[in-house]
Amino acid sequence: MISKKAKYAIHALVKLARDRDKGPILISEISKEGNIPKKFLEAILLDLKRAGVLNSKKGKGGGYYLIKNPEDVNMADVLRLFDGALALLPCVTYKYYERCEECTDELTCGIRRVMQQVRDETVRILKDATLATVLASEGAALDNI
Amino acid sequence: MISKKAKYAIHALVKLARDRDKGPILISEISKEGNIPKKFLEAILLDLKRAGVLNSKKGKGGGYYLIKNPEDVNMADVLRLFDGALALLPCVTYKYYERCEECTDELTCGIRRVMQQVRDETVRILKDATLATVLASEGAALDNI
DNA sequence: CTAATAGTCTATAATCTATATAGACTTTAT
DNA sequence: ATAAAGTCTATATAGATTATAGACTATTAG
Repeated sequence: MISKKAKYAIHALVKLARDRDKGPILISEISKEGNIPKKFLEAILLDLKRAGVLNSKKGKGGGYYLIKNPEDVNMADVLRLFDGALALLPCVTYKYYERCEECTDELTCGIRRVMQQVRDETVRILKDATLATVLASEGAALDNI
Repeated sequence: MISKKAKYAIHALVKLARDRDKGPILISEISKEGNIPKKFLEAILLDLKRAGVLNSKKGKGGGYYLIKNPEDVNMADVLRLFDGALALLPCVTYKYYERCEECTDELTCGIRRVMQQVRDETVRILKDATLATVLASEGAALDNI
């Protein structure tokens, strides 16, 4: 399971991508629309700003807005930003690598091999899932109702 | 990331599968070999016994042993037993389903669609990974050294 | 220039869960 | 009978997640 932080972040990003021609969006609007605790959301949006995904404007008429292209923001990066590694085991991660104490020989470890497959597929799918593709798939789904 | 509990469980199971013609294996042996805290391991093995994967024998010459065929014990089931759902979001799980507060319409939610793909692939790979296939892949890896 | 708006920062509270341990108890083989 | 080995109940601990409060800063409009 991903953290609520990551989930809130994704929902906020999708909204900001959807409304990106409406100028800055208020934290409170995102918070209300998504039932996301406002103060918690503030911290999340700040993280996304520091990561260079969003920018903000203070004062009246202010709010948050996307500064990356929706095609360039993918779920893998967002999840990594908030939850760290995507892999199921520390010995299969790239940036968060840690040897497993229980493992005698990493090279032959069959468990590792399986978890590596899972990671590879997960990363592939999440890299492909950008704000643009997510929005597009929502549009496509609406057409089928 | 999976919990240590689940990781310990998998390592213990792989060992028990590997040594399944050697009669009951001591908790302490599994614990030492895998650097797994003994008392913690006890609880894990009990869970696996209750789940019908292992059985145990008390007294001298006792220990734990596999009672399922190695082909019939897969990683998906083991992970579910210890960590619950495999999916990244509660709205994409089968047994642990919970609606997401942030989501306006689950049917069109693009985030959900992506997470469902990840879940499907994850489950597919983990279902295919049984104690038998894991052991076989270790053997194959050893041959290549 | 000032009042209202809206994001920023620091600190901390409240839960929750994962991990680990202790010790008394029960069963079994010899 | 005794030693070996798993079983059970309770609890400690630590760390992470989730959430909140309140003072501070920047911006806009009039």
